[in-house]
Amino acid sequence: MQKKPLQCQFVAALDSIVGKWKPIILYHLLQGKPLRFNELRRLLPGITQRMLTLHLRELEEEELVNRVIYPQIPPKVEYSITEYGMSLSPVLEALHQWGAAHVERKQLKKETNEQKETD
Amino acid sequence: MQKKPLQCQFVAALDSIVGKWKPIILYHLLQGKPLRFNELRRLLPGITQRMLTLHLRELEEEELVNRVIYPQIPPKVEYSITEYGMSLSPVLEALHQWGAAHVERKQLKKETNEQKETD
DNA sequence: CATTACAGTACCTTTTTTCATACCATACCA
DNA sequence: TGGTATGGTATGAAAAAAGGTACTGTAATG
Repeated sequence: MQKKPLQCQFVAALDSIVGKWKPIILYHLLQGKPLRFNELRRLLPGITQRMLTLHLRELEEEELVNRVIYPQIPPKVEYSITEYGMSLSPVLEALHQWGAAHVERKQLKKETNEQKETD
Repeated sequence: MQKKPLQCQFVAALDSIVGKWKPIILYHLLQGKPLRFNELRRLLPGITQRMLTLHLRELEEEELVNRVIYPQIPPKVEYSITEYGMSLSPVLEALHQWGAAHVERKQLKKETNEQKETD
């Protein structure tokens, strides 16, 4: 029992989280407010409809995201974070913070290099 | 100033961390002990030399990992976490913990389903 | 003399992921 | 009557990531 103790946990976690847009989708939904398909699309400039659909389906399958269809015309579909999805909050928060620091660090380094060049 | 506030931070963070093997490599190196190329290889069953080399090079470029060559024969190359790399510790720890819970949850669900089938 | 260990590189193939378009049905608005 | 908004699907192409195999040079081991 308990084989592949380490990497599988990572792999399992990352499979659910990773994808070019998944963390950002989750981050937005973790704000609490359910979002419609096109609302999400506007929040993710550059994403195609196809990619958004695919990623949302995967997140739904992982039970991280709820999908509720309102039988209206024009259609209305709302996506929201599930209770289980909320358990990702600390992970994404940590990631987000580190990302911010990382960007800042890179920026600083770039500026330092530009300084050197003008010397 | 301060455009693309959210997703770029995520993307930047994930670019550094993501890759099929990077988180696991980092996790092992975060244990503190420097590891040789083949030591790492043994810790990552299934990885090819090529993939390990590529990922280590990328991590080195991001300054998350040190690469020290000892001019010996047979060669000895040690990889260790950098100080900057250590700042990833909380992120990976959160990820790792969530991954563990995630795997457990999946396991539980699978068992429940198998129960139903034998009823 | 052949094998193994070390830390890779080179080259090519396969798989996965992403992108770009076009298309669907319906309703509302001008 | 034509355009817009809604939430998608279908299809094929392109790009990115990963994998597979063979090969390098030196030294110690059997």
